[in-house]
Amino acid sequence: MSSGQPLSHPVEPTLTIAQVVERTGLSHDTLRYYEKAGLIERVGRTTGNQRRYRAADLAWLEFLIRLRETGMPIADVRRFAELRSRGDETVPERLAMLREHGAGLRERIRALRRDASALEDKIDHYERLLERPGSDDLI
Amino acid sequence: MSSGQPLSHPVEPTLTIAQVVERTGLSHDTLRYYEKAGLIERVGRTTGNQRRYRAADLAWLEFLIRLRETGMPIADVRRFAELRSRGDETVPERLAMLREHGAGLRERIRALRRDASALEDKIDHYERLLERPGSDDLI
DNA sequence: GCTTGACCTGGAGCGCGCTCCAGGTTCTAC
DNA sequence: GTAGAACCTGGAGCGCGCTCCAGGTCAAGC
Repeated sequence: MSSGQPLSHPVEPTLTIAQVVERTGLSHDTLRYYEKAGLIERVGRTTGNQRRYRAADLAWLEFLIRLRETGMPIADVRRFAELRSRGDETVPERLAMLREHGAGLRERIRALRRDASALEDKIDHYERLLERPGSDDLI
Repeated sequence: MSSGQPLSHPVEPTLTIAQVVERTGLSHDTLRYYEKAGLIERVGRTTGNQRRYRAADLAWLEFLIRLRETGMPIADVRRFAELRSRGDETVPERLAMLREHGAGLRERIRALRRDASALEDKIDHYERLLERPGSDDLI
């Protein structure tokens, strides 16, 4: 129920896919899809070919989820993952990607806040309309 | 090039679809799609069956765009549009929709800000890695 | 009157990001 | 050793939100 076959000689605790599903909120299918799509390196297997996720896999997964949740497209995440797997000489390029993504994200947040306050105004408008109806019905 | 045939007796200025494209940033196809999909009531036509958008159409379009940009699905926008077309007795329901949408939006903004600052941390990490390389490579 | 560009319609197609399926293997508990 | 749950694979399917296309009609300038 807990760890399964170790993959390397000094026993490192690993997680089954079900446990990763539980921890990340991703589905089995999404996890397999991410692997197939190259967002995750091929994760280690037991002798019976079942996935065993290591702590490093989890850490990357969690970062990847953040990238996705902030709107980075699959293709870009894959690019980032490829850079990562090529080692330290790709750090500058990865940094550039993150900076660009961060800038876009901050911009989106600003836009959302503007929209949110416009929405509040509309809500206020509706509330006034409810209190004294029939006054105007612009929207 | 400017206004086209009026639709009602006291001449109200109207916009061609090209002018609406320019003002809203939506494409011709998207505008027609929104109409087909019921997000916009059938807009007035010239005798030659060409669309002419009135100020009220524009105002609704701009609000609709805000709803879409803040992530409201097409189906919900259609629902809202239907309520709108049923008149003032649907104001409470519309208000409820907007309040719920606003709450979700604020929650999303909060999450994005958390993610954005986690992203900054990761960027800092990469910057340190660039300054004194080889120290660690967790992500 | 003719040309050219803007506009119309219905319907097919597409990119994204999963999600589901069939058919098989493996693991766990008894 | 066996039942049942968990896992595997390749590939098809799907929901969303457009976007494109074919085959026309309409409008404005010369």
